[in-house]
Amino acid sequence: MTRTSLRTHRCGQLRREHAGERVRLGGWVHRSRDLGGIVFIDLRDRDGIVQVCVGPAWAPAELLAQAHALKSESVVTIEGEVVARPPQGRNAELATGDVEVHATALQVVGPAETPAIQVARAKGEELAAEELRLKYRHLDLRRPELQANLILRHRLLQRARRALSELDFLELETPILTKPTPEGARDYLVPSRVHPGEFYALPQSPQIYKQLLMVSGFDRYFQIARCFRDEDLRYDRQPEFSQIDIEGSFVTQEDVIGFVEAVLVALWDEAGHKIDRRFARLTWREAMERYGTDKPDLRYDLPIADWTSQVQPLAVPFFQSATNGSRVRGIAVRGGGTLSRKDVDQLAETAKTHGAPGLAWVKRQGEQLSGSVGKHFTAEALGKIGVGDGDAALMTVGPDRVTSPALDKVRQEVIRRLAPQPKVAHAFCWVVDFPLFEPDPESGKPVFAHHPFTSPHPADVSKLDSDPFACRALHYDAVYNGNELGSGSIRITDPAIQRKVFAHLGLAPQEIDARFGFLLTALAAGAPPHGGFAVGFDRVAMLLAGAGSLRDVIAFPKTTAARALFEGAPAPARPEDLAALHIKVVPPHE
RNA sequence: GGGGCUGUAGCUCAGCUGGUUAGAGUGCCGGUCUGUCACACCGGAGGUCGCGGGUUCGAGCCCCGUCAGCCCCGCCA
Repeated sequence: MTRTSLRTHRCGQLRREHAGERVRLGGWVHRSRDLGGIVFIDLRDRDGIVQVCVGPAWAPAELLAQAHALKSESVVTIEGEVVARPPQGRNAELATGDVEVHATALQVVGPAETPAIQVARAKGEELAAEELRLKYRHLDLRRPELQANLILRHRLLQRARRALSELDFLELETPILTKPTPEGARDYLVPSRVHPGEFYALPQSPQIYKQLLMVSGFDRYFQIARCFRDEDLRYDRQPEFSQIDIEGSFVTQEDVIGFVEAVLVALWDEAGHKIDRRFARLTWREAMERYGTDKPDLRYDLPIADWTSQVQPLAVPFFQSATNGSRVRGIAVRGGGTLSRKDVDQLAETAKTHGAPGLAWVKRQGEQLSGSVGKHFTAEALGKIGVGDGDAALMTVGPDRVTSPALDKVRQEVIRRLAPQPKVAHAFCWVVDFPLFEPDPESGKPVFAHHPFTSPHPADVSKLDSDPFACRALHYDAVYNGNELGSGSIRITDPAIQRKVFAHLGLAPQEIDARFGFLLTALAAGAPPHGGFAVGFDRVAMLLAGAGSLRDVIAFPKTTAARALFEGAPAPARPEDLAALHIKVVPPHE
């Protein structure tokens, strides 16, 4: 299978059963050990490393001289015999460690200059700085770890395609040069040469196109879709990324959830994890109440509880602000007695940086109570809130919009510090019944929490104008170990409701027609009920590869400033190119 | 847009309270070596202390600015 005109095997394929065979190999000089009269070369390719040995018993003098002069990372082809190593000479750390190749010919087909960063690393040796790894990406990608990540990524892609094809989904492609979208993320714009002053946008997602495909009757669509968003980046956010984009017709939320579960189970299986198909289910409201976040990590208990009524009689000054709209909420930490004073101070700092007024805490050791509010508590009061011997209570006060995110972060930090045994290794869940609107951070006015094609919950349509914050959306997220894997919704198919939603966004009627006329026309042309989902594929690959950032599962990623360090993008355009595009650059001013 | 951390030899790092000639490991170059697998041993070269300005008798170290990378907040329908 891997045989070519220039080689018979990959280096990493050779095993005991190949002993006695004459082989030709091609690979990179990972490392070499020159003992004078005999030279050992670790030859590497994508399958692994094999030891090539150049010794006087089988290699002529000029071959030894050649081996002596080899530079690391050069590409060589060799010819020789696979030989079983003597028992004491085996290397248990190499998959090929039972054999070595006695080379009788060697050719440097791709000489390498001394590499800027090392590919072969000794145990415990640090990686080069990420800046250099990105600059010399062709070298960094030679590292077995990154090769393994990208190979896994390939397998996951193939598996997703197979799983969806088996569910009768069609892989259909949609344009990369599209139309700017209002709201949402900033678009990447592409100027039109033939239409001066006009621009395409790169898609933030193929959302509208996949809906049009449903209107056209394709019934089940998927695509491994490249998406582009011009926003600030994080370790898990790249400006261009891939989604497993899915849409189906004549479906309810339950159908879509079924499709996505099938895909996720297949992907985890591909990575060697057998997971249970019945994912937990919780409403957005439950998630916020118990975990303070819409992407809870259900590997651990440690729920957030409302202790307002239990704590009120204790007259704790810190909780005095627990009045209208505010609640005292906290976490009973089993075994929290082992948290040091420093731990607790840092947890309080975490709470503060996420908006809470601070963190009140009590530790219980037998009848002994300690902590910032320890003197106000009794063992009995602690018992009521589930804090036993050796436990601790961490709590804060305020409106939910303050306490939820703060306690979410505190909970995560407690988990990190105490490192409790997880209940399960893979905790999937569905978060459903998201609100349709969320308050605008500045004005407090209701703004759409999702994209404007998300259908309101049928039971809540009557409250659209009277009580918008009580309206639920037919929107659902898939969550895994505290990570959002993706989200989806049932779409609006009634053009009148769709128009109303656009109007809610503040779009004037003529603007609606200019921007979304094609969608509204399509919805009025006979639209089946439809809905779908998008899985953040890069993030899935990162989690399954155990990688620390998206950059380690993308061959050519951007930096957090959206630069490509290897080829140097973006870069100034030539004046004649700008002229052809009818563009004039105005330098930024202070 | 805001905050934090980092930037010293090709690479990874040390460099004390501001004080003589800026060090180590590794890589690289040369040499010895026939069973190594992070080979070993001997010798050598290698520095715009990110960049610019300032304070000081004197700055790798202090101050201001700036660039780059990473992390966080905002942002990401």
